[in-house]
Amino acid sequence: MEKGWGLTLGNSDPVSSFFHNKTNSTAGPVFRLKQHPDMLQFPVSLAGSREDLPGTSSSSSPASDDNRVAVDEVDFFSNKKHGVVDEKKTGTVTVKTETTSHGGDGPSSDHLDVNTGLHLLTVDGGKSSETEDKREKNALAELQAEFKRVNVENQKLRNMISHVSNNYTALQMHLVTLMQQHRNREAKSTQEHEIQEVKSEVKKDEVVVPRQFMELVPHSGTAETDEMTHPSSEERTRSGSPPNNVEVASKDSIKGKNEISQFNQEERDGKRIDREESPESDGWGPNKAQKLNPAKPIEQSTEATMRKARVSVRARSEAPMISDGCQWRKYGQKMAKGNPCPRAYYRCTMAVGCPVRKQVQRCAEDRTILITTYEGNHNHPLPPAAMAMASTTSAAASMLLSGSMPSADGIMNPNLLARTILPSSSMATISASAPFPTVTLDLTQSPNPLKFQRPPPQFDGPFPGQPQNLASLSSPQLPQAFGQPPFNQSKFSGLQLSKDMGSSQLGHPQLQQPQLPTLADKVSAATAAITNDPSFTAALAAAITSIIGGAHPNSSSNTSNNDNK
DNA sequence: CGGTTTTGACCTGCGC
DNA sequence: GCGCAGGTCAAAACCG
Repeated sequence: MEKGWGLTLGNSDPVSSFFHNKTNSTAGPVFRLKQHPDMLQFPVSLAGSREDLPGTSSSSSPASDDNRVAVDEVDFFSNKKHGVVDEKKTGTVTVKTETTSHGGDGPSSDHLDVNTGLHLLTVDGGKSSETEDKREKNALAELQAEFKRVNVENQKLRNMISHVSNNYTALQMHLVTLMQQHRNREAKSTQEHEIQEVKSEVKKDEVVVPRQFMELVPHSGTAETDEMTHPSSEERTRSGSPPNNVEVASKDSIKGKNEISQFNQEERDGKRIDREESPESDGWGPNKAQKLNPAKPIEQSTEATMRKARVSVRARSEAPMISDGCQWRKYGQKMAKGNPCPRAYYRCTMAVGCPVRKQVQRCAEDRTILITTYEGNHNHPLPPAAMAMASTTSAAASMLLSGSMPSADGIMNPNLLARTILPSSSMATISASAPFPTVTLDLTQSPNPLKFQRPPPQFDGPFPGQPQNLASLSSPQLPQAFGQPPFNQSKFSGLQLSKDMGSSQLGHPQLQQPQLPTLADKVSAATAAITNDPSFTAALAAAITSIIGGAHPNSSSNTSNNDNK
């Protein structure tokens, strides 16, 4: 899991590259690091580094030092004798010790560096090449350990950030929705009834919406609202706002949070969930998983909830099934009424308990159109190829869950959704009439790749400025957050192929060919473009700030969850 | 031999 | 309560 994240995350790259440099040319880079400890100084990293780094923490840590040293140098052991003492001291102090050691033992002095390397080496750096080398090596070992720590911390932070971003997005959507509904309600009520009645209705509506929202953002500390919203349990289930599920999708990483937050929802869901859950430990997992894994009610319920949100992708493809970078196992086929083409049911087999399922069916009207419907979030890392699609799908689902539900009646701001999900010309529509809230992405219309760069400023809602933020946030977050572990990604198998690739990819279900600009690629481009959106950056910064501040209960919960993992 | 696909039966929800 | 449709299960067949 973590690996996946690392890859996904932007940080990882710089880190890795940085690391490589060190290894290649030990001396130069290493010293730099020491000189500029700030680079690594995230609060997190510091804490982590100390814990892990034997030298820094304990004066008597010869053993720990040995471990590190082992990587490159045998000599260290002998040398370290002295070093131990120095290590206790801070970087500045160490410098002094080093000099002393030089006088006494000569070569041995170098070893002390293990700890000192972090801060002091810079001072002494120039004196002896041998010492420097050793120091560098030690420093490398330390840096590596630190990097690991930092990476772990980064992952945690990212998870938190993603979660916060999702919550933020959901909130914005809800706000917009509420505003709209509010207006609509007032207008209607005015016409139909007296002013008083109208007011009461408005209140009701408000209550309902927030509730959904709350569900969506259970962790976000919106609990207060939650209480208020509870009144109508029926609407929740009905409207199918199992909200977050999709967002949570990023589940893998975020799983814990979702589980907790969604726990309540699950209880509401009722029969269907029970049925699935009771037999299955993981809920949606394949039979094997079900049998093997004893039930964890929370997780199950969460997944079940998640299932409800669906993302349907319409794409032209000659192939029987679109490859989306995931592995699927067909578990059923059924003739659907009104469609001569059978509907196939697939489960994700990339992970044992992966709850993601998809349905594949050809459009009765136009059999060249392949309709792929994704349900649930992946609980495992996805291949890069699948990420783009997954993130897009997740965004669509999150939008659906967070914003569309309130107006269960019909389509809500399709334009917004379309822009959010696919900045390209693709059509995105929401269907609340279906048993489960469903977002349909119509990729049968040739998208304009060029349009990806940025969604137009226009917005249907009351707040012209915000929607974009939402849009920008929604898609990017998912990819980051989920890197994989989270869950969501799976949703999109279908997008990619459309015309060009369809048949060719069949043979290689998992691999997506970078050669042709597939929809997935386009989606990726769109995601990248969105990420660049200043509003998104600002939101992200705010989220990070809040997280670092440690204010949010949510963040804390997230962190804890991550830690557990 | 293990994994996947096929396919009929079963279960559930919904509308009448 | 009944029938229909959607969705899932699971044994058998198939494939590499």
